[in-house]
Amino acid sequence: MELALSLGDSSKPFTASFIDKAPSTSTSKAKDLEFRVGLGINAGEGRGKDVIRGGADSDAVPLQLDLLPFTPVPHSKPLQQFRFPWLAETLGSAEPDSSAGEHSRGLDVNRFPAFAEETDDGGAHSSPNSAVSSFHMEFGISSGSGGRGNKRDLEADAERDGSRGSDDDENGLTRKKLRLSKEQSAFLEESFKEHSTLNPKQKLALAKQLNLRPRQVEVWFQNRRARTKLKQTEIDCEYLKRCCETLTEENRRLQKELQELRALKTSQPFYMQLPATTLTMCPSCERVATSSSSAAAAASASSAAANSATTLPLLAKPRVYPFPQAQAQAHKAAS
DNA sequence: GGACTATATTACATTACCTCA
DNA sequence: CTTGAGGTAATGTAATATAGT
Repeated sequence: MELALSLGDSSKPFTASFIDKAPSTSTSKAKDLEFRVGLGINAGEGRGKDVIRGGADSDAVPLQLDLLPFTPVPHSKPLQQFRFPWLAETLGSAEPDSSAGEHSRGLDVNRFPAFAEETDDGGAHSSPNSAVSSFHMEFGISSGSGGRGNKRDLEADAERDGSRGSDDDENGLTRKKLRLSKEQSAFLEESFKEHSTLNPKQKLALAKQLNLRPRQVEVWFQNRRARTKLKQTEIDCEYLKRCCETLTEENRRLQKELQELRALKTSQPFYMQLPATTLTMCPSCERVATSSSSAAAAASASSAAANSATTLPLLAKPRVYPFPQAQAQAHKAAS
């Protein structure tokens, strides 16, 4: 069961819910960004893909979105100055210019300009940055000629075009591997602890906060969920392995005990025909207790007989080995 | 109300890149 | 300098849910 904090109506398309609401929220973030949105919507066609397609249709007003870039962040911006966007919005303490800034490994390619969030809904933009202008131009071409108005396709195009447009990748043939900075990873990690999935608004806010593309945030959460699941699987596997070893050992011990009892039966038939009432089981601890009448005989019996007291409970009541995950889920559901 | 379509989201498998020993 | 392993960002695809017609 996942609890998610939602500040917007996630059921509505992002282009309508977020952009329309952004100015009305009157947060400093929205004002500082100063983005202007123009949506071209064909009459009678309300679907997102038609809107996103923008300049493809000659009679439609191209989607236009201008957003001033973020104010550069000082190199040594500490992590603690990051704010969870969805929390900051409600508190009004958002740092609109918060970003990862320079990365510990000095990979500027990670720094996607402030328009990043607009690529999520296929918006075009302009920026003095080289990567930005490159992206802008190529995006116009691809969205106009591709015929794929799909939001995800456009986003993917934007990703690829954005990579190609980076200064570090001039041939455009290689896939750029962007290493997230420690600060970005830590912030994403903290965010993941809050909730392992993001609604579109949270994703956009996080992307803006960390100066990443929304797609990057989305991918990071996908991979993070996969890692979590993999780790849990490993834990469960290890637990099962231990259970298996325990049961194997117990089985071996019981087999040995059975052999000894059989041997005892053949050597001392009279002793083994003692009435069953000489053995009693404690209802609370489920241990076998020997009665006074059989105490002397039990003392002379092999040590295997004593072991039976501890192994009987297993036979009487099968053990259940729930996964730690199942326990955690049960505990979570109960709480 | 059911069928169909479009879109969005997610899990999952895989690839590609980067770092380091 | 080369190489292989491990980590992880990114990609592709199928399944599923939801909304609109």
